[in-house]
Amino acid sequence: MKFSNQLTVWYLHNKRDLPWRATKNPYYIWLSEIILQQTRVDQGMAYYFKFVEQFPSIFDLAAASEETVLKLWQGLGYYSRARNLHFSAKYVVNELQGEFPSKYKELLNLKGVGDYTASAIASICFNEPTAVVDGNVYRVLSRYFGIDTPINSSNGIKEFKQLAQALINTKIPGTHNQAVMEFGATVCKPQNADCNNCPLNNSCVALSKSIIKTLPVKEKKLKIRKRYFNYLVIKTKNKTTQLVKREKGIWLNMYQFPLVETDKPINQQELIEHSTFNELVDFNTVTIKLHTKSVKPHKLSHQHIYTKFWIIETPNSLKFRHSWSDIKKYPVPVLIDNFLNEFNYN
DNA sequence: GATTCGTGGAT
DNA sequence: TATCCAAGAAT
Repeated sequence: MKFSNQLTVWYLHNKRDLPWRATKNPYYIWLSEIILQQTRVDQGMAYYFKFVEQFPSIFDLAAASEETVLKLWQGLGYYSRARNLHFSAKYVVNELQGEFPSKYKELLNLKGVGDYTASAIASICFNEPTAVVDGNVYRVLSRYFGIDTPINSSNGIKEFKQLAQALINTKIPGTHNQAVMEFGATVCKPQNADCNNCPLNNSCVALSKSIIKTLPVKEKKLKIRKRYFNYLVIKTKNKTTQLVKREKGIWLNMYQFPLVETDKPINQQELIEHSTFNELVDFNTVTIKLHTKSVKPHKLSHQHIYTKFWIIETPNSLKFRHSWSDIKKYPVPVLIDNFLNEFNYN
């Protein structure tokens, strides 16, 4: 209880003034928690405001199209969050009469809500004593108690959840949970932990052993896949182009130009021999220009995508019906959006 | 249980 | 430049 009390006192004096801390409305807490999954407060803040403004209630969110939701989510990444958010909004409205689930176990039934998010909503909104375990909690607990169990091992996940649950203040679980996370985010940081100003620096195991920098322990390194994209940017006299919806993998249900993907970089000759190219246009009647001067990888967490944008002018206007002036209405990945911002169609 | 889902800031 | 990794979840 000492651990919780000290952090809670610290929290009440040092917490940041964040918009979602002014409410206990489960819809808003849910929204903020989804936005903040694997995302820094600084990055997610603008999106929280956008969503609250455009969808003031869960009914508004449920009534929107997935495309609208994805468009608003554009740029934030991990787009399954947006698709699941929208799906779950419809579920709550249509199956639960708009009444948001109020128990940890029920919250887990929502797509996109796992152990962390269910615990956060249940504790903050409904005072249920379920401990959150996010990246901050792993770090704080591993250091304070000197635990070197890998946080991404199945044993580590169990061990830290159990410990966090044992530490929770059942009177004020929501405040307790947020206190540990806020402390991890602003004091017990990944790098340059501010141990001099730490309210727990007289009882921290890792500090006493000078092993702060070795904790938490994480096993395995992720492998980066290299991919080579060639986007076919159709240009016509009627200022139209062609967009296609992605149907699997990354950026699911978002839009892009017709894609030729290869396992290594290709030149124009290799491009026009590709079936995707020939199904789209007749190479005898088009002019092709390589827009991309130097190919820099678009770096994702698990892949580096090397992309060439090919500008293809065709006399055939009828086949391509996406007006260029409407192109900003479609949800697109940052890779495409960056191109749209630098490319002059005229 | 390992992999795959984005993007951008910090170092 | 390379690496880490952020209020994780689904497959």
